[in-house]
Amino acid sequence: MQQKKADLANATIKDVARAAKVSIATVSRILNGKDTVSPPLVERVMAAVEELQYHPNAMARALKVNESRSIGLIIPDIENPFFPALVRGVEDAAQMHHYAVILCNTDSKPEEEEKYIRFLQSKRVDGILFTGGPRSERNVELLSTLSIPVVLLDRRVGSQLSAVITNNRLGGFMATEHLIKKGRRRIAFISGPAELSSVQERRQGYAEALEQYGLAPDQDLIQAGDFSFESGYQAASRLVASGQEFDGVFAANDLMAIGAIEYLAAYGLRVPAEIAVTGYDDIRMAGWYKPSLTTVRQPVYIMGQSAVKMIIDRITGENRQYTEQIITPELVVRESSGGKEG
Amino acid sequence: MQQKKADLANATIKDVARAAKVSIATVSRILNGKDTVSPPLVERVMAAVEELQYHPNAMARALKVNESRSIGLIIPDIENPFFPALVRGVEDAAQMHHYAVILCNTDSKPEEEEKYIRFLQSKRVDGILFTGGPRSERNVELLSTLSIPVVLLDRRVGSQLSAVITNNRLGGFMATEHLIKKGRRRIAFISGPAELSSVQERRQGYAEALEQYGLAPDQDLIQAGDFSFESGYQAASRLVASGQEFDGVFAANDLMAIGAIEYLAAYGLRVPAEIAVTGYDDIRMAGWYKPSLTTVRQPVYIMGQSAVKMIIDRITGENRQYTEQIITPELVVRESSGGKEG
DNA sequence: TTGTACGCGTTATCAG
DNA sequence: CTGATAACGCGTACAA
Repeated sequence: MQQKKADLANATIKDVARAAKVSIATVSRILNGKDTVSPPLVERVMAAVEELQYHPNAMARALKVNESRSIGLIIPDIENPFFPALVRGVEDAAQMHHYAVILCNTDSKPEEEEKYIRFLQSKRVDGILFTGGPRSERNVELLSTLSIPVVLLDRRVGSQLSAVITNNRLGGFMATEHLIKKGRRRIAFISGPAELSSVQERRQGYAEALEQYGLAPDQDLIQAGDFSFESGYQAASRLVASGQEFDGVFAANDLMAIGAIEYLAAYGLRVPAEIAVTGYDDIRMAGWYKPSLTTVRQPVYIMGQSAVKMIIDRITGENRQYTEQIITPELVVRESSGGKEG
Repeated sequence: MQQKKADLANATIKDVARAAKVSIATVSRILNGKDTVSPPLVERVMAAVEELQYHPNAMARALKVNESRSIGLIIPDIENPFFPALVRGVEDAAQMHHYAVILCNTDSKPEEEEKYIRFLQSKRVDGILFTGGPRSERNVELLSTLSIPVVLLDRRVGSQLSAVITNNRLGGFMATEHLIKKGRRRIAFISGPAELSSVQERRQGYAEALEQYGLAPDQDLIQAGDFSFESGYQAASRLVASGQEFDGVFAANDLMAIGAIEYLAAYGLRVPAEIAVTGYDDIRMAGWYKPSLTTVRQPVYIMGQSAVKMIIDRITGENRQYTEQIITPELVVRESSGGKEG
């Protein structure tokens, strides 16, 4: 009853060795292509592997060579339309290098972030890709104390951790400048969580554009949101309720832009005729929404890919230094800013 | 140089034992709360754990107890808006039980599916959640030969594998019946990949509704799509080009419904005035699209959760039998079918 | 070229 | 209640 466990359980290297009448060292060598082995033995071993449906136990290998061939991917929420493409970029690149990716959703809660970091540490992942929420400084610090490669995604946080980000200042500038060139003079900004570097930089670009074109900044035209559809809707309602005149809105992401447009439409203001709107991200829905959304496209899939390349370079030791990759965003002009008809 | 590796590398149970001046067995017992240990020892050990920032090596544990505490999640594409909520449901439930989820995107390619199955097998995941593409029978067979728990998601495939699905026949019936009740008589069906059980069942529900209300089925009103926006657009164009009269369209998913509406609008046909449209899934965009989409909601998040519960029951041996959980979908009436105004 | 034997970090069995 | 110690499956010096 103890022998011949063949069928159900997974075959081990020992089973293969026995079946091929060689030592386990030989099997290992053949499978890993290390030393050279005589053809006849290779043949016997390969036959046994096939026969027993042998698949090396990655856990055992991981323990031995001290690399799990897996990376952790921590994000706020896969249901946020910004992330699927990012995740896909990460997963594709990881799989190409035979790494598994462990997905973690934190809802931007610091406690969840920390929990996942510990979890991944226990799992001994070879690297962590981290997109933190607005209050993640402590966790970024925590990450930097770990002896494990980390790449920050879409966030720059004061530290010596590598990062893949887009040029948000430029993006904010382009969106605002576009509105100005469309003849808008009173441009509101619907912000995201103010703690995020990406948001700060977009706002900075917004301010720079106003200044460069001689437009007066106005604190009352800036409303905070949290990247959700709802918050965009609310921000627009506050803007309207405040009694401020405005003819343009730059929202820090597409979801809020859509939320804002929904409110404006419900209120009876026509977009873009009366109010021109631009978003940020270029999520898939942006092209299908009515009016289609003028926005700043971030090459999200590529960001995911790059982050993986970067972290694998760190893991394999090909580049141990701090690196920051800055990707350039692109303005996509559609209807919501009056772009297509104007 | 060989001692005191404390700082950089991860501390091991041995380090803790040494620091606390106890045996590793004692450390293990305390950490796992197995036997009872005297308070003073507990204290010393806990102090050492804290001091050394000890986190158990999950790989070693996995090797020993033969459970990796991870499950594989194989889906076609996280960028398809149907999946994020599903994935989120899976991830949340998995994390609650301390399982990691390894995400795999196959683009519905059988080769990719197989590659990932092998990959996960090597990783010795404790279970696999599988949503296959149209040509996945062979891979489902492969899965059933593995000695690892599997739960099929959103697909029923002739086999003895457990599954979590929705009642697609009912969903198809509800969507079609709704159109009929709205006064439509010539209702087209834009199908998904015909090999999928979900698609066959939706089509069956569509046919049953027609029959029950005494409407004649018409092969020419059925067009195949592949669940993509593009294919919905194309299907609508073929429908129009065929010269067939039709006043309603039931699309097998929301993306195709939106694609179809886009074509109809471009062609000059008004939705819902001239043609009423219903989709399927109730993706997030369905509520924001103009016209907002009447559709059949699938409780996707819950499906993901259920699948995890099911597979954990299998893993822990609480339920080794074949189980099929059928979730009931729900009709959501919005503008695209004329529901809101009429 | 091939085989023997040790150790990776755990858990669990068996003595004491 | 506590401590040696044998596995788990694999890779790799070292020996032959």
